[in-house]
Amino acid sequence: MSTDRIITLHGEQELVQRAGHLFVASREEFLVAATDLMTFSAGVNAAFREGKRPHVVPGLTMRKLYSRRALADPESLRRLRRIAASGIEIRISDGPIAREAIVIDRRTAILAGAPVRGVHTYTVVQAPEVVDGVRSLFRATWETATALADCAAPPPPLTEQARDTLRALSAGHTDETGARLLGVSLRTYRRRVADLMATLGASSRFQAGLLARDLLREEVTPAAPR
Amino acid sequence: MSTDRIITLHGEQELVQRAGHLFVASREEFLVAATDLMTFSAGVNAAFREGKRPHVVPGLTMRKLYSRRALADPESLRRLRRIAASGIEIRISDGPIAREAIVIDRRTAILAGAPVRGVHTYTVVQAPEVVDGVRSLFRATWETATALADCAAPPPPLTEQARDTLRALSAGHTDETGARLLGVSLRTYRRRVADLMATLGASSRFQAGLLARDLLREEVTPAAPR
DNA sequence: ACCGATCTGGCAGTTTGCTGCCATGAGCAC
DNA sequence: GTGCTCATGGCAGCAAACTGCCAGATCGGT
Repeated sequence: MSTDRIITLHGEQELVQRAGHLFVASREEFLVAATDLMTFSAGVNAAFREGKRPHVVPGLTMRKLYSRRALADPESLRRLRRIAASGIEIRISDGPIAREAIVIDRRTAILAGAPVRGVHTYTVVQAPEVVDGVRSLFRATWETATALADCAAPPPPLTEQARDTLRALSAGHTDETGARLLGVSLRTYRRRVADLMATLGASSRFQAGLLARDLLREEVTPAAPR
Repeated sequence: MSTDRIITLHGEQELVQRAGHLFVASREEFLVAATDLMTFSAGVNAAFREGKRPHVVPGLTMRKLYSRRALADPESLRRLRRIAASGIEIRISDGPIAREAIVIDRRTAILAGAPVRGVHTYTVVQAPEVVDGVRSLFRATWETATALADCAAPPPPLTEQARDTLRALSAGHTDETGARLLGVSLRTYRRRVADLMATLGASSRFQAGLLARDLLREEVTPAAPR
């Protein structure tokens, strides 16, 4: 194995700067396996936040695999839901994540390295036998993992008020019209919209629509066991 | 059959005024069978538009069954998609709709009557044998019908630009942030958002999020034949 | 090269959405 | 009865979103 095909990056910023272009260039497959949303995954988050992330192209498979630690708290779950609603497939593995990694287009693997002086390291490998091994491990774990929708606790049922609000929003009405239809003042309607968005964990109305759609779908067709 | 259990309503306004409360009170099941989105269904639309429609409660089944005529033009399809995205199950029957009707809570059937002097009539029936018959017919046709997502022509694939826009919106960013991430001006970003919304057929960002979620879902898991 | 179509970006005016503030009323417990 | 909590509605200030307009840049065809 040629050593010039292995690079070690120190810290998230170096990851972003030296591997971010790989993220952007990804066209077939972008896989992430991480224990939770914070540690290894923080490197991916940092890159994404700076716009270094795959274009959403037809044919690109984007999958994220986490351990149950990712469901540890409500905010993490809300984040996972937001990620899922934006079109990324998410599964949760019952066991630990044996190898935290990012696999890009079947050609590059970025592995979690040992922290050096408290700084995360990332090992970038392009040796086919390593990449294939990591990818196979991902696939095997993926196949036994459970879709997020099937293993996360269902969100608390919406109140009737929230549902009426959801319905008015779903119809594409302005707030003024929605308020009138529900027979409340504009201020009250907007207060309820804000409450619904907080419940959904959304920071924009578009995102709220994405999340709400998942919710509606779960009610019409409750999740079946995998 | 007692005649006082049959009422004939003339025109949509009378439907709204004298049967609208039944729509609102519906708690278990609200079924509509119509040939297309315009003729018989126009009465339901009018009631809904005036706020006379079922509350969105858990346990309420809302289903709409149409013939293929409902897919006749792109705008009808866009409307169907909006309806579906708001949580109503929609199926398309290959055959004609034998009996255009609304069935409410298994107790009331509203049937399409013959037009009188060009005015739609609606026959409201609460005789159990009639209601059961209409409902059975609905169910039988529903079982052989195809889910909207499975029979409508898939929407044209989004351009890469539209996808990037979708992704920024999905992340819940403000327009300013979205524009920066995509490397375009705010004006251009907003122009693209407006284009995406036109493509989706949405009149608000929330609604666009609902519709976009269906789109994303169709790409990750393409429709299987029923 | 020129020309036309299209896209971009800056700016401005407008509409819609967001939220704090405050007064009021309703409901509930004591 | 009183006091507290919570929800509502009106208002105001602000942010975010919407879109027209116009000038300039870009692209493709001849």
